[in-house]
Amino acid sequence: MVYRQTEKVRARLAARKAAILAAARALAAEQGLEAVQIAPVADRAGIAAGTVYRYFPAKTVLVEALVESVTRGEVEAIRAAAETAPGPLSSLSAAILTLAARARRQRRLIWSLTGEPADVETDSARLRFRAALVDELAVRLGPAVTSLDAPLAATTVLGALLEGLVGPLAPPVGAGERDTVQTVVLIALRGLGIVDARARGLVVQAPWPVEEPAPA
Amino acid sequence: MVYRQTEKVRARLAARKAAILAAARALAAEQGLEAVQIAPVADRAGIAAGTVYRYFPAKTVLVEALVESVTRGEVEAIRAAAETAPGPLSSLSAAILTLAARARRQRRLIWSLTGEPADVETDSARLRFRAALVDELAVRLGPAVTSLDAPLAATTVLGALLEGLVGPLAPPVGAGERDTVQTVVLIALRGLGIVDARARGLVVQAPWPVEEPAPA
DNA sequence: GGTATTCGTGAATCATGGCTCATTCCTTGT
DNA sequence: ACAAGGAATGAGCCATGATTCACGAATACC
Repeated sequence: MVYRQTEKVRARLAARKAAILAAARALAAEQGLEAVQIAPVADRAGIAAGTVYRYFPAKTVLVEALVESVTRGEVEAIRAAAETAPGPLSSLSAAILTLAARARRQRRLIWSLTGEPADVETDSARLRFRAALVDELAVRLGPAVTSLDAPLAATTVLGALLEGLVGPLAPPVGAGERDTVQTVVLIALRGLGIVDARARGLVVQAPWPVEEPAPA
Repeated sequence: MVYRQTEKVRARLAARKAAILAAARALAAEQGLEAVQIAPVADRAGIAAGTVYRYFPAKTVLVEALVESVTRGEVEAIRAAAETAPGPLSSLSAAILTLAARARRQRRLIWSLTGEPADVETDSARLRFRAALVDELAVRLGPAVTSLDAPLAATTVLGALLEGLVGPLAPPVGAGERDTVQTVVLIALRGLGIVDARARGLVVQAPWPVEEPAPA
């Protein structure tokens, strides 16, 4: 063998792969999953369309990678928030509030991965995303709320958050942002039987910043 | 002019148009909006593909008609249930319960019109469907719950119902059906601040049948 | 410099699915 | 029975967007 990948090349390839993924993410965040097409992605990453296929064997795989990357980010954020909290109730509140605030902040992206029209190929990846979020919620729900079926309740809450905050009928982002998030989270928590979370200081005074910036 | 449409022909044409719509609806209910394609619809209606275009100028229009038909049915059902109820609270409960039970019963169809992947062309029709449902809920929400922003709360509740009952993560239809609906509705009502609806007889003892059959 | 190997390219190919239209079949009214 | 349309047909046309591939450019090692 006369040719072996050197470190420099390996780094360049990795960077390019990351660039492709970043381009896909940017397009999804700006114009939805629909806009994640090979040509635009390649264009945005500064390469030719065919080159994309040297890094991802099919568009499906690219989208899956994108979804997984977002999933990882959100799940980690939820975990971090929940683990910081002192007890089961505040842990659950933290998880919900974190998800709500982050989803709101990445509205378009999250919507493109959950509610927006998309082709069937990418649907299983999207389903996994939702399932991952439900799982994270359900894990905190179990100890905190024993009177409800945790997976069902978690699914219901996820729907409430997504539709109320990132769906097309959710209020536009802008003034009163904090109130919007607060209202939806309040409905979710009350729905779970956590009454008057606000007065108990579980929500407003939480140490987990509501205005946390979106991840890279 | 030697030819003028006779009543018999007019009736046949109307029947055929209805057949096309029914075929589209059946396909959507069985396999989702994705499966509503000209060829299969025509096939199912027992006509040629080209014939569909004598009744609907474009596929978009066909889908819009389908969505509107479903919308009308659901909205009417909600209205009827809400109007039968004695007061604001029970009216709201009735609206939510009716929507929940019917959505559950037409699970695939409702999901195909709200959550499932679809092409962008048909998206505005789907959005109108959701908006119509939110409107119906918001109308009952206003008088019943003054402490919340009605549209936002209605949107949130719709999300909870859809995700908890008809989404891909909702429990499969089967045994415990009543419990599933009950749980999700309970979460929704509690979220709105209607505490312990069950004990107040607003839900279980309501005169609006939970097991109402799906419309034609 | 020479050569084996990998990388990048983008025009061409393919698949899908909506839509058109020349043709054929039916209705109508005389 | 027949002429004048309307209705139905379905084989192709067309647009979109993913995927391929033959070729030239880079890279690694001698």
